[in-house]
Amino acid sequence: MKEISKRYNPSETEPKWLVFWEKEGIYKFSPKNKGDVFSIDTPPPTVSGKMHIGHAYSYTHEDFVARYQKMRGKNVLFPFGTDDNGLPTERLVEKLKKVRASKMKRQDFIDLCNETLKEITPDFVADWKKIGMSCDFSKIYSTIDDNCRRVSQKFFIDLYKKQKVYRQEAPVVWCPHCQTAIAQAELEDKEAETFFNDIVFKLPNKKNLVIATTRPELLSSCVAVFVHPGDKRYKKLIGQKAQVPIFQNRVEIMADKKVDMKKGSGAVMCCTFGDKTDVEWFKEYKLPLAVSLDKAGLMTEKAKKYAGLSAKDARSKIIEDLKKKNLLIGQKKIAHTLNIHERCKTEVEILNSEQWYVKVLGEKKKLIGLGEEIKWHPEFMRTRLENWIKGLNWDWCISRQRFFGIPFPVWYCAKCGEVKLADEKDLPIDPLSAKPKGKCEKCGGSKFIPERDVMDTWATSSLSPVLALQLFYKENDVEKMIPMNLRPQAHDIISTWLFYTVVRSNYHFEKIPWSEVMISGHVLDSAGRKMSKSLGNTVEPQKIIENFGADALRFWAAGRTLGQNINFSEEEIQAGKKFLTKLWNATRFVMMNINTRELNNSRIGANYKRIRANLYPTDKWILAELQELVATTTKSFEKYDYSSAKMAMEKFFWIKLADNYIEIVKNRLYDESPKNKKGRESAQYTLYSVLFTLLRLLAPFIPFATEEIYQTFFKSAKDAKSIHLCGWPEADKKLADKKKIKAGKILVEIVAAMRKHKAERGLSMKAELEKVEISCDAKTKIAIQESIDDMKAVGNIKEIKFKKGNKLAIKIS
RNA sequence: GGACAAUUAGCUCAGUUGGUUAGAGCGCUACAUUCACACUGUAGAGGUCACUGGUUCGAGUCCAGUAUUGUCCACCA
Repeated sequence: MKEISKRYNPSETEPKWLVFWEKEGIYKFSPKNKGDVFSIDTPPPTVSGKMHIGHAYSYTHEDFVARYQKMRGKNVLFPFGTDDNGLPTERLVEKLKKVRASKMKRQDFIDLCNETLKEITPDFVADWKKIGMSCDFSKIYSTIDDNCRRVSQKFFIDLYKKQKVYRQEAPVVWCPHCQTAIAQAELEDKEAETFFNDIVFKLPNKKNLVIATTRPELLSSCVAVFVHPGDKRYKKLIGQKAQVPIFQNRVEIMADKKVDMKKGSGAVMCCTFGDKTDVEWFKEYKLPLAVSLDKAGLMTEKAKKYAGLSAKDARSKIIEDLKKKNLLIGQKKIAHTLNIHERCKTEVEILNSEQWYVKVLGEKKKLIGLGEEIKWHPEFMRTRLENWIKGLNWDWCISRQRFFGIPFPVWYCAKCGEVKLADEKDLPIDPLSAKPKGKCEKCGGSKFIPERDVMDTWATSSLSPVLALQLFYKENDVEKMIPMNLRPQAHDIISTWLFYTVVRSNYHFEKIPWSEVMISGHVLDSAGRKMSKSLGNTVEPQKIIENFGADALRFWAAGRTLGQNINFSEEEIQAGKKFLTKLWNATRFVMMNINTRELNNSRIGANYKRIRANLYPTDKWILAELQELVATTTKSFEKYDYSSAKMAMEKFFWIKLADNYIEIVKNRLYDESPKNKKGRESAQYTLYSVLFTLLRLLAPFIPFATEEIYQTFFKSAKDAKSIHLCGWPEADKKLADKKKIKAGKILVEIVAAMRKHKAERGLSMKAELEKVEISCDAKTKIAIQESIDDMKAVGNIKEIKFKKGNKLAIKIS
């Protein structure tokens, strides 16, 4: 026989119920299950070895919604997948296996990536199970698996056929460290100090033209000098040629309004390419291309004697040489912001290269409109998407000069360069090992060159609705299921994952991908700073679960309104654990008094006959409060406002139920005399049904503890096999009673007054009171007189007297 | 420079459409108690709701402006 512990022990119960849920298939999804489908486009986490606290925060929010909808009777599609291709995975494998992809054979590296993923993915996914995610883990997608490769390639071909994707040689943002093109969304800012150098260009009349630049190493790719058309200093020079120092070539002086007259000397060199403005001028004025940096960030032959140097070394060397020739006439220290690659923190360059792009610039208006069709939680997050779209400068570059990713299903005709697409039947394919069928459709050539580039990881994860739906639906049925109901995610990837998914859905299906989105905030440290390894302020959710349990972690995560960041606080998690213990003990107490059986009976409440008794007025009060709780929490959940649902439940349970109602009816529960039979039965029925209702309301937040309590105390052979299959409580209109709630309030006020009286005098709470005099109006008197016996009992009061009065007043002697 | 958000008790935060005395948790102080729970109970101290104006019978809540903080974007010659 098992003793029922005074403490709730999560480390014992949580693993037990994880196994149970999986074995019983509690969260299994099938399109044939009962209920309307509620589909969630779960974010596939990037495989990184371990789940971090930010994941735990954001994913539990999704799980609250999924569990709530399931209890409401919806057929919840809550899939799971991992994002494990592209640069992030390459970098992880390089780190774990201490290799450099660029120094290995392509296929060897790809094999190593696949092997490593096989090793680490199971443990990684286990972390998601441990926090209590109610996903159907029986089918999981991985963005590098065969089906995802096939889907990704298929939809690439769809884009190509719809002329929404194109290949072009053009300036593109380039990471010299990763040696690949990257997208605008992958940039980060970095503050840096540098010098503004005043450099002399000679004019034909031997006079000096001073230009100011932070990047003298790009002198060799200077193709023009620009001045403002209204700048009186330079007006006469427009159209003339200036001589580039050191390299001696002559470039035209041109006028453009983009030049800031006040900045530097008011004359600026245009290098192909130093920055975005250079690119714009290059295009607008059809300037020549002069490449002085290569793909690894080293100077090219164009830089003559500086060739082979890194950009940084070339800069100092050129400055030195300019000084010697007296062509550097000033240096000013300035702070400015550089763009760096978010994955490796390297300063990016702009290079001319051939890349695949998805068209977005021409679709801005349409995309903003789609953003408006989606319902956002919280509303203000929509503005972030809108601002991002408005500020876009480049089409979406999806090709990466990397190895571990999904290949483009494309060859090029060796003769004419025409694109040759793979046959849809043959997908997934790798053009490096497969051969295309047939001849070039343009020139009839039969020799083809395979595309070596792979797609960016977002090019696949932006298809997540399709990838998720395909786990459970036939390919032809997928489109019918779009829009999905909900996309939950954190706010940092609105400009990537959210945006790209909208782009793809627009092109492939001409509709929004989901009808609603729910955006979570971030976890900061206890001082409100970002968590980072370098600050040493990170928190491991695995340790929190070990020490406090997943339920306590989830309860903490429910405590902040949607979209807000949360500061990590161990005290708050502790508070969650206290709540579980309190809930456990309250149930233990109730069950002890419901059934005369010994407490070592492991299913004590299961024998309780659930017959509605004739309810006492005090009992009607707490039941009325409960109906209100059901109504408000339901409303909150419908708005994804789980934090106010949590607060309402906490307040109800701790203050109304435990501190007041239970204390008030204790005496009725203890008294087993025949005279009290009805009073006892009424209290028993009330407590049983209040707790069972509350348990179901709490189940989305604390799925383990509620399951343990349900299985230990409530479940009989006839009942559902899990609390999570018990359904969401409905508010009972017959029990909702505003008058009783008002009376209850006064009841609590009277109890508080008595407690205060005793506390002030240092008396025991059990101390006897001679007389309590209540002044109130006639209506109030009727309302509270009903509960007079309960009142007397809880306060140990000999006599209660009523007096007429307009305002409620309590006199104690 | 632009957009968005935040500013309420010592700390972390709630506060629905304007409506009596602004709430909770943690922390603090005093007391109680082994009768579900010390991971407890009761009581107490603690607030000019960032600031300045305005609308209103009435503003933490609505409007305008200011300040501070955070996030994203722009700037990068």
